[in-house]
Amino acid sequence: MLTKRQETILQIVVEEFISTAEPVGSRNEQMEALGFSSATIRNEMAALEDLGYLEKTHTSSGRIPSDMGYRYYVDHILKVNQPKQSQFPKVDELLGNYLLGNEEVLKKALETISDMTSYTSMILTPSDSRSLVKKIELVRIAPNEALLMIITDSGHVEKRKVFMDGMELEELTKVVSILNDLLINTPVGDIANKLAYELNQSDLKEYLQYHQTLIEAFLRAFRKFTEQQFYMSGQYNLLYEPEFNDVNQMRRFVEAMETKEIFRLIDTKKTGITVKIGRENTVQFLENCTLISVPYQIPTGETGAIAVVGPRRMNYKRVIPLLEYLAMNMSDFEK
Amino acid sequence: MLTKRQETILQIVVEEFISTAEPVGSRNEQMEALGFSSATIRNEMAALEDLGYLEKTHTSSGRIPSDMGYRYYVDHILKVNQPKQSQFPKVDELLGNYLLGNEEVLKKALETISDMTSYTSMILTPSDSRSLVKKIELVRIAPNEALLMIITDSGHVEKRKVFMDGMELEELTKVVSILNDLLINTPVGDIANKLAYELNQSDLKEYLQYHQTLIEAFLRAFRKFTEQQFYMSGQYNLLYEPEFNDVNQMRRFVEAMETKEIFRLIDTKKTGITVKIGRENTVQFLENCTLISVPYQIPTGETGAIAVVGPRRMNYKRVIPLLEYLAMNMSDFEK
DNA sequence: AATTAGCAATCGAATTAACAGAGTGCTAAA
DNA sequence: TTTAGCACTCTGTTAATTCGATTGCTAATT
Repeated sequence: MLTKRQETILQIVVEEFISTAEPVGSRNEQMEALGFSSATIRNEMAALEDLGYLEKTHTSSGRIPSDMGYRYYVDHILKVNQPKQSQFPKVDELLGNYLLGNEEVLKKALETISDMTSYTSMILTPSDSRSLVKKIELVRIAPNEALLMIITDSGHVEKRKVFMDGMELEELTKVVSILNDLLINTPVGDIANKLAYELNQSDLKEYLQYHQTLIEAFLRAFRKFTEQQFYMSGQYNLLYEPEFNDVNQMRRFVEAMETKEIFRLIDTKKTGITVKIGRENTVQFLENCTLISVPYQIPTGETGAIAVVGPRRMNYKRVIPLLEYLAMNMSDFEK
Repeated sequence: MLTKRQETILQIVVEEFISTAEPVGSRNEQMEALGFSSATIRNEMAALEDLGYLEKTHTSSGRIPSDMGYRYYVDHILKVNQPKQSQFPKVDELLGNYLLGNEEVLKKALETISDMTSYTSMILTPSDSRSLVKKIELVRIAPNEALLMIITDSGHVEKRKVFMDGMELEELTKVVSILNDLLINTPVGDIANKLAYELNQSDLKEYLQYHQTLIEAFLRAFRKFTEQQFYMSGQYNLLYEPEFNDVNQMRRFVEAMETKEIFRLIDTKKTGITVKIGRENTVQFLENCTLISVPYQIPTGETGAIAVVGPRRMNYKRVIPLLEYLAMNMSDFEK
């Protein structure tokens, strides 16, 4: 357990390093302000290093926080004040604005976050698989083509083109009408099973089997509903941080971002805020970064998450409350 | 006008530089293979430099091509063989594959191009404004919400959520039915005008004005059709080229890519292939790059374009035929 | 007239040396 | 327990040196 003084010193090292990106020495201004001599500070810093909270970049450099140091800072020093309502008016404004249609709300929200933090923000949307089918519709769009659409109560629409080689429109319409009767108000996630069942059991069997291609297009469209979407904003804000002053590291990072590898690291189940610092992320391209994520839930019970990636030397004080506030308020609004 | 020998020397400089990224000296292997002494080559190279086709990176370095040198190479040395049918089986396979639904075909095509070239590929889709409205539909998705959808003959669907505060569904349905009668088979691009006209003139005036919010949601959705979409793939392949070995240049480039600035530089009207080399692109972040673009046309007459960005030191011999082939075959397939 | 050999001159890139500056650890005194 | 003092360590920068690649030019050769 750290003494009060050690905590203070750790805090100074972390916060100084966050703001300057330079190792912090025992003669640092904030340290002097504590009222002890630099020698005392030196002793304490050496102790903190032995305990694993601080590191040196070389034998005679100042100290920087280790992953463990940041961890202690986040867990014990940052008193996470319960975010007050309307602490972030920009966010309120954003989430209040339903006019934008949902995908756009999300994108806007991301932009706001990355602007406010100057880090990278991401969202992993909940799967739409618990939404209910509200209508299946077929619209003829050309002499020989029709568009098959599926609409859910969440306002999500998927579509497929269907080519009617030889087949009559009335015929197809009939199939679609059967599908409607069968599937309305079924959760999208259950469709595949329900349909498979019907195709085996019911009187429709003969009839529907006859329309293989249509059914297939249909199922493929359904699969889309269950996919989680992800969006990012300010993807490359991080490149301006001094820890990315190396060409190869930059390449590795950009590459990882482009392949969206990072989304695999976000847990949408674990409730509450998750802070993964440096090597805690297990993947190499994030070893100098911190990933903060917060899950949120939509009325169907499906979960998504918002996340921010920044340098390990991130402004935790600002980012953590912001994310908590967001997650608190996101769950109000349906995807 | 260049002599035959000068052309050959220019060609060697360009192609050597393309493959090694190193300035080419007079003792270069390919040069020696010409059968002249290095002194002769030196004289010719000095002449080519005076004419503006070659440059030195410093007084005693080998030569690299100038923008003008690349230009001459592309215009006069590369004999652009008319691409033969089925020269690129991968592309054939791709464009033949209608199953994927259109947006996905495009994305796949882009991936293929960036894989084949290891540069960045982009597509700017044609506007959908000449497509005809095939149906306007309202689906209730919750007690108090409905989804307004517009479907065109190109298979494009736009949607908006509408909140029915107090309003009855039948009432809305009636409005939608009027809109349908009015607008079916109208090109999306003409909707705004047509509707404005009707709102002023017809008997519907009173009736429709009453439903302001619906009409607005509707018009906003329509505007979406006319927007061109753009997609990119392999955005950051270029970062691995040696010309991007500088952190700041990398940042500038990535930034420019993220803001999609680059799309403003693509002309979808000018027919045939366009090759913009280095400074010909007028924007600074492309001064070391070449942008090649080819427009294509969909049946409605609207035009889009495919483009590739690579280092100025790009493999023109491979990329140009590929793009020409693609554009030739794209116009077959509707957006 | 065209080509070539030969050579001094130029510049970059890599290596080494020298040095100031920032910071530490330790010892001994307060 | 704290502090003053000092030798020591390591970085980063600048300057000097060397090495190699390549050129431009002159004079000789074909």
